[in-house]
Amino acid sequence: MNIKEASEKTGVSSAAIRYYEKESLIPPIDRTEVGNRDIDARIIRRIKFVTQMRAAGMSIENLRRYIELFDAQEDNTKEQKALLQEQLAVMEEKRDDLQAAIDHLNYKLNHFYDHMQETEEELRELEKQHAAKVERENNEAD
Amino acid sequence: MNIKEASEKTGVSSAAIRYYEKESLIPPIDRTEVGNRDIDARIIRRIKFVTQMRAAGMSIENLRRYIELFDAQEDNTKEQKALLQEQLAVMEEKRDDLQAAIDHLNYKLNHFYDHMQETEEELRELEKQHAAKVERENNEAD
DNA sequence: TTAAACCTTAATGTGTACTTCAAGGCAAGT
DNA sequence: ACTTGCCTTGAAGTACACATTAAGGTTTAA
Repeated sequence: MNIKEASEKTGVSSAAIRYYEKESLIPPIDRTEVGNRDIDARIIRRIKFVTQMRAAGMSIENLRRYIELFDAQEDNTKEQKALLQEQLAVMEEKRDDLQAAIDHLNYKLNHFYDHMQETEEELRELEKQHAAKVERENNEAD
Repeated sequence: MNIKEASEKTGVSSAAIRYYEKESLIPPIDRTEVGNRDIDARIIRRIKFVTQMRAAGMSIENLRRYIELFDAQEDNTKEQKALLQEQLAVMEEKRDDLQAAIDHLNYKLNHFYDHMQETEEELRELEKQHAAKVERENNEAD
């Protein structure tokens, strides 16, 4: 499969695929006799994984560190698990931040009748959310 | 309250607060006689709102459009509701993308024993997730 | 009165994650 | 022979969201 087909299959631009290879987010890609990239299912999977993590807000640099560790020959099981769990925690916090913002907008939508954007209700709601977050963080710290 | 105190109270840098004012994400801030910003609770609330939406991945430009519409005198109720709902949809999709990535990493963590990063199981898992997403999108289109 | 610690604006710099451009090669069709 | 359409690399350009710097003003405290 050439790079254009791979691009169509993954929804990632050809330039971005080259960029990912250069940045070692995906392994070195095999070449044909004339030097063109020949992309197989394994590379496609890796591109899709990169896409999914990028969509989740993981930076290129963190993604590279992450992948480097996983691709290394040595048995890094412990560090790998720790890294996975760290990344999971980051993503769960992001998800919760998103959910808080969603809740906020839903609150606005449900209290639309009173031209609400700076009402006391909203203030209390925001502070309630903040207090809840602080409490969650305190619980985590235990 | 001067800009430094506001910065400490919100966790947003002074430069960022000035930037937000310039970009009309927050209303024009009152000045003291000598021209320094004098920030009150209302502005603090607006800064916190901006922070929350930024954390949820909303761009400055969309946030400005959004806020402009809400601050306008005319009764834009319909457009405002539509805008709110649109933004909610975007954020819910983001949240779901994040959840998918979380699921993926959890899957990795749970199947750690077999050096899993490119197994057939993982491939099937990714495709399952993709199929589920496609189905969700089809349902939305109804 | 001089330094410290705030503040102002305007301009310029920075990091990220690509995209686009320039210059060229290869292979097929007309 | 030439256009079309793919590919290559390296360099330069772009958009976003600020951060930093420059040049200056005010207030307080030694």
